[in-house]
Amino acid sequence: MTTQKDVAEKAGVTVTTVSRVINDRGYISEKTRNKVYQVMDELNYRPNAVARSLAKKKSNILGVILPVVHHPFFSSLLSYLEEYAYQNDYKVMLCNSQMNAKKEKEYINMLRAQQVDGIFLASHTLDIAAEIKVDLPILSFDRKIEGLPYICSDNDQGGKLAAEHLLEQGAKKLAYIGGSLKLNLLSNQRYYAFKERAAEAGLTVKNFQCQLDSFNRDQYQQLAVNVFKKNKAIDGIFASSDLIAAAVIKVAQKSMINVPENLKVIGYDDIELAQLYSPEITTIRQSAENIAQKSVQLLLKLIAGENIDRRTVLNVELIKREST
Amino acid sequence: MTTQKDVAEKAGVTVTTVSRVINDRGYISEKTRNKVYQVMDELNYRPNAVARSLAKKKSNILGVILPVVHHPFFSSLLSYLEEYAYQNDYKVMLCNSQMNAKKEKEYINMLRAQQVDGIFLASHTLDIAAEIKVDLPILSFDRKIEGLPYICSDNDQGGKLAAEHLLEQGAKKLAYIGGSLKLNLLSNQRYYAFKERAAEAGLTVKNFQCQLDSFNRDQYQQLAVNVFKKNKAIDGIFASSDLIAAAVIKVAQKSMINVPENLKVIGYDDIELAQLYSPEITTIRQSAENIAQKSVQLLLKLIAGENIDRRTVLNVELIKREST
DNA sequence: ATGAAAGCGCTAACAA
DNA sequence: TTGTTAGCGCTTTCAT
Repeated sequence: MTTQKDVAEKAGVTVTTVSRVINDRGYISEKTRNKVYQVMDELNYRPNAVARSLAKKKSNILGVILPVVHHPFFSSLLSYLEEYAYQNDYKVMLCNSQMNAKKEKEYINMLRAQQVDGIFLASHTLDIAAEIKVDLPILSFDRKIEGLPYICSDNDQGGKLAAEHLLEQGAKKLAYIGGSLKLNLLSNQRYYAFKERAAEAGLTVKNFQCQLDSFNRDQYQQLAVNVFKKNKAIDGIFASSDLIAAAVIKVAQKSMINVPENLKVIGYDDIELAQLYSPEITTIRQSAENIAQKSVQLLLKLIAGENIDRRTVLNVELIKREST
Repeated sequence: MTTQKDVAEKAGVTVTTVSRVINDRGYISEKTRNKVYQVMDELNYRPNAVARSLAKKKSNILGVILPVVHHPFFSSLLSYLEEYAYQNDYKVMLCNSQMNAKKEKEYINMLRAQQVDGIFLASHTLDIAAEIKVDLPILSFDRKIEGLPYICSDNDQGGKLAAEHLLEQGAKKLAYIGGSLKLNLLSNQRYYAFKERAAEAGLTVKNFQCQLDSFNRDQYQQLAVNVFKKNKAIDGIFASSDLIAAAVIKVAQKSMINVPENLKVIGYDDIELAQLYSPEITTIRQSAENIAQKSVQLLLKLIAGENIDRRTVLNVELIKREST
């Protein structure tokens, strides 16, 4: 392994000088600088980031904790997080908590040990890992956690838009299908807002929830089957994710219920599947790209010691497609 | 920040002793050990992984370079890579090369600088980053790169199975739709094997390729539109991924072509979408979980200095569903 | 404009 | 069984 010392010796200077040209700090003669660059090139030298982290007490690494990475929305979010991190000279260390509170806590500690400069935390555990008493900048996604700033999409507006759209399309018997409300996520607000808006129009909303260990395709479909078994009259469904919406549509079609003629379905997220599905799925779009960009920006501010709002809410919009 | 020194002082021992109990190395009295544990607890101490990496010249980090992370197959692969890495006390640093050769090279250098112990490389660039002359263990996925061991699913078998299945289902006019063959990926073999098996049955195969910057939903659909515009008679399509298969089915349905009555479609991967789509998509299953598990295992062997086969091929299987 | 030297937090000989 | 000490590769203060 080539070190600064090797470069220094070959260039006939000291490590201090090499360090200076690498970090572009202090005065260095053009001649020396060029010589050092040349030798670094010849030796294919790359500074050891570990040693540098130790000396500078800064790793330039962001930890990202997700409840699940194979979910289209989260993988898209992750992709953008990586992109924006990279643009800002940060690397991403990935943690997949799988909705396990213990694993989540372990991951937080692991990231702390790893000296990451900040953490993006999408916590989906019951036993809220609220004992998060870390001195590290942490940004929480879609969840309020005591003492931490958080970011989320405008779930309230999303629920409202979904209700208004279904009403406009003439739906009378409404249902909501989503993840467990017990998880106390901010996204639960989608349901409450939906229900409230429906109530204003004099309608009630049947509520169906997945079990805790959500994000499971089979479970979505099973749930959809149950919905139709007991409630043949439902003609408007708001699903809390496009994945669930797709499962609903699939099961409806199998039950000879036409979408959108007899049943209107609206999802949430606007993942690629929504446009790929047949019929294309109407949805409430929350932009993973915007969330990621804003999140990285907020984390960098926190890392720089600046203050940020405790709460950041990003817009959503209705994307009308074929399923309503 | 709490350091070993703090723990040592409070426990009335030296850092060596603390290090020993942490690493469970050498002789230590029960009494001392307990005292140290207790103090570590009180101080909420966690060893600094950066310092440890520097001293041990081992980071316990695996680099993962993917061409795209929001693609269902890759995100699933990533999820499992993280899981198996974690089980073996390794962390994952994520890199999203976005099919850009320059970015890919930069990432390799970055990971080297970061002192990762090994790299999982899924390279999808034209200008093959073959100048990969790194002394680090690198496992290549789905691509032969000079000097590197590689892992892939049995693409040859996959193509063969797809052809045989379509033939059995009575298809006569075959087509293949996939990513650009120019990329020189091992997955191209799916096409060659498919074509060969069709030829044995006296059939030719129309070949449609995406442009280089693949993994794009709109492009898939556009391509499918073109296929049907020019070739109304096609009755059997092998798509090189389930995502492409879904796009094909959707466009077919819009063109009033019934799947599977008039057109049989088979995909590849067996991502969740395949079972969620309507009709459910017949596919060649390559297990992301198996690939990830085997990959981590191989990388750990390489890191341990053991020899591994230059070539590791994992089984695929036909999953019959509704689209054929 | 450049160098010497201390220190980041930890591990690992070598001593005792 | 425990301590002393010298690094790991880099940054940074203080000299020169």
